[in-house]
Order: sequence, then C-alpha cells, then structure tokens
Amino acid sequence: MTDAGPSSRERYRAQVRAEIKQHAWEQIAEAGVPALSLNAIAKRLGMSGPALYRYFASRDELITALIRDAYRSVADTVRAAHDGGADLAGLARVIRDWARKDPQRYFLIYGTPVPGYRAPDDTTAISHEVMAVLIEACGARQAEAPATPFDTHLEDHREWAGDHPAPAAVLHRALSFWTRLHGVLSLELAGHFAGMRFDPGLLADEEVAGLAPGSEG
Amino acid sequence: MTDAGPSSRERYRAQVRAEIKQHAWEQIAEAGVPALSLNAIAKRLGMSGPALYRYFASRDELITALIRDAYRSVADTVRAAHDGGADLAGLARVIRDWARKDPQRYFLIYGTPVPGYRAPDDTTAISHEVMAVLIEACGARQAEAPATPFDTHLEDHREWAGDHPAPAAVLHRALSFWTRLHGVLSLELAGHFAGMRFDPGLLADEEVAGLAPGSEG
DNA sequence: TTGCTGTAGTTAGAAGCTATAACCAATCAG
DNA sequence: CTGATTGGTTATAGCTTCTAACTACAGCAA
Repeated sequence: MTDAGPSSRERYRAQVRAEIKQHAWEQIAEAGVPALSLNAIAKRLGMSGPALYRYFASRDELITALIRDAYRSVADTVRAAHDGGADLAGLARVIRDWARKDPQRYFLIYGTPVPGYRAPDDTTAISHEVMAVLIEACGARQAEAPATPFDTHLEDHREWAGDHPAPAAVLHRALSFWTRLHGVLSLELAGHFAGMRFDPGLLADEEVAGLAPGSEG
Repeated sequence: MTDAGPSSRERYRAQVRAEIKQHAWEQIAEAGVPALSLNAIAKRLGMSGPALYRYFASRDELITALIRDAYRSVADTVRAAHDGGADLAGLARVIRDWARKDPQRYFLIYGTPVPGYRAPDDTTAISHEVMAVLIEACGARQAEAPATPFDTHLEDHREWAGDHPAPAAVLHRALSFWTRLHGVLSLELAGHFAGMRFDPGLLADEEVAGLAPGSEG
C-alpha cells in the first residue's frame, strides 16, 4: 500500500464541502453574509435542506470555515509577495488587489464584528503570521532608537510580535502600515469614496510611502 | 392659535417611533444588526408583531432610520467639538470617544456594507458636512502649494469638497485624517488588537499628529 | 351630540429561514 | 455476508419578515 491517502469517502466529503463553500462565497459576494442561506445552497447543489448539516454543523460553522480560508488566503498572498521581493509599497498594492478582488471576503475578516463571536485561535495565529511578514518588510534588520512616545510605549508592549527582535520603531511602522492601509481600503470598499472621484490607489500609495524604512514616519 | 405645533396623534407617533429605535439600539449593541428582530422589539413594547409596521414600513427602513441618526450624531459631535475650538488631535479624540461609546453604531456607518444597499442621499450630505469641518480643521485658511502627486491629483478631483476653496494639500490632510483615524479605530473596535496590549489611543494620536497643519504630512 | 374618517392595534397566515428527529439506502470494514 | 457508518431523505418545531383582513378607538365636523 503506497501511502493510502484519503479514502474515497473522504475525498468525496472534501469535494462536497468545497462546493458548499464555493456557493457560499458566491452568495456572500452577491448579497453579503446576512443573505447567506444554507437552504439556498443545498438546493443549488441539488440536495434538500438538512443534508447540508452533514457537512457543516451550523451556519456559524460554515462562516467560520470561510473566515479561516480568507485568513489563509491573505496570509499566503502577503507571504508570496514578500518572498518575491516586494517592498512595503508592493505589499500594499498586493493586499489592495486581494481585497478588491472580493470585497466581502475582506470584510469577513476586517468588517463589522459580531458582538458575541470569537474567532478561532488559529485565525489569530495566521494574523500574527501576516504581522511577522510586515515587520520584516518594515526593516526589522536595522537598529533604530525609539523616536516617538508610542515607540517607547511599544518597548514595553511587544509580546504580540512574538519573539521578533525588531526595534520598537519598526513595530510601530508595521502597525501604522496595517492601520493606514486598512483605513483607506475599507472606506474605499465600503463605498464611502463614491462620488468623490479621486483615485483611492494613489491615496493608499502615499499613506504607505511615508513609512518606508528610510523616510521619516 | 399660537402655532398649533404637532397634534396629539403626531406626538404619540413620534414617541413610539423613538421607543422602537431605542430598543433597536439596545438589541444591536448586544448582538449586532443581524440579530435585530422587529418581533422581539414589538413584544418588549407590549404590542404584537405586525403593529410595528405602522411605524416602520420594513426592517430595512428601521435600520435606515438608525443609520441616519448615527450620521446625525457623529456630525453634531464633530461640529460641536470644532466650534468649541478643538484642533485635529482634539477632534480625533472626540470621534474616538464617540465610537467607543457604542461600537455597533460606529460600524453601522463605517462597517461592512450590504452589497445592494444604497444609503439615502441625506446621509451623504451629512458626510460632506463632517468633511467640511475636517477641512476647516486641517488649516483651510493657509495658502499651500501641492507637495505630493496625490495633491496635484486632488486639484483636478475636488468636487466632493463642494465649493470649499481650500488648497489640495489641505484636502489631502483631511482625507488622511479620516482614513488614518478610521484605520486605527475600526481595527480597535473590531477587536483586532485584542491580545496585543498596547494602547490604541496612543497610536491614533500619533497617526493624526503627523497631519497637523504645521508639521510635515 | 351625532356621525364619519383615519389610525392603531389585533389575529391569521404565507413564505422563508435554521436546526432537530426519525428514518431509509447505500457503502465500507471485518 | 453481516453490521456499523455515512449520506441522504421527509416531517416538524420554532423563529423570522411581512401582508391581509378585521376591530376599536380618537378626533373632527355638522
């Protein structure tokens, strides 16, 4: 037996789960998470309502799976860009492209939180993974003295960066990169720039450009 | 007849509408917009289900009313702070306090958009009202040459600022103020800083401090 | 005061949703 | 071949939004 691999049943199961998620993404892209209906998905798949519960225990569990996939996707995208030699500006463009390709997927991660809901632990792990890349791209290798009050504040509150030895000023840049990009991006995707005719991409570029390791923050 | 004013019926109607919205806000604060149930509100008010439709034609119309109130609230808050002499840093703190007081109200405006939904025109008017205050606070009175590519881009795309004669660099600052503050704030309120123990208020302060009319952007 | 009108409320019910229960058929393992 | 597991079914409870039809009351005019 040369490495049995997944059984036929398991492959089928994975396949159906994937199809369910596929249709779920389509529904979400069209009308948002609130409109996600297990019933409707089941019908489109040719099976009747409750059959779907063999694959996802509840609507929430399906959504959680989608959230996990979204995190995984953005993390892989960022990691790939970084490995490909992208600098901060490049990372910003890659992330923005990723978000614009499927805004509702972006909002599934960074949009309105559901008060009770707690994301599974592995998603926060993936978040840290992204942050690690950002810290690296923010010039983790240089030695830098803290320059602002928040820098010194970060010296004492850097556990979130794991064991990363980057100076606080670098952590600060990574955080600012994240928040600035998210600021432009989420307002853009939510349509708050509709009517104003400027190019949000240019704004995003400049918001992030001020953070380049060389230039002043 | 000394200015008849609203009739008894009209006052009652306004009162009930207000009570409905009050309970709606409570439900939203507790469990988010998806959990908002007209039925549940009606029962809490001691009346039975469909009676509520005398006051709001649909669930969406109720939510729209809440959105309108939220816009009005933030606009009044910003305007009052500006009239009270607050500078950019002060405005940022006031807005952040407003948002933290009721995160779901903030997200009702700035959170995940519903793909089909179009906000009523008057809310975008209120948005412009806020932007006008921000532009003013960003030093609309000074003459300034465009300093970045985005500044020059804005010279040709400034209709959104209405008739405001502020130089493009000022419009740029106002936009950056908005996006940077929203970036920190929405990630903070959505819980993405949970676990990282730094103070988001400090980060917000410094993100905005770089935009003060004197300092470099 | 009488009588009309419009409004606020009621119950009943359609259509949709999530989710559970109970059952049937096919498949895989021993 | 037998027996357990799995994927599917239908029925059903309980929730939702929202419409329809009806009742009762408040306010206004003659």
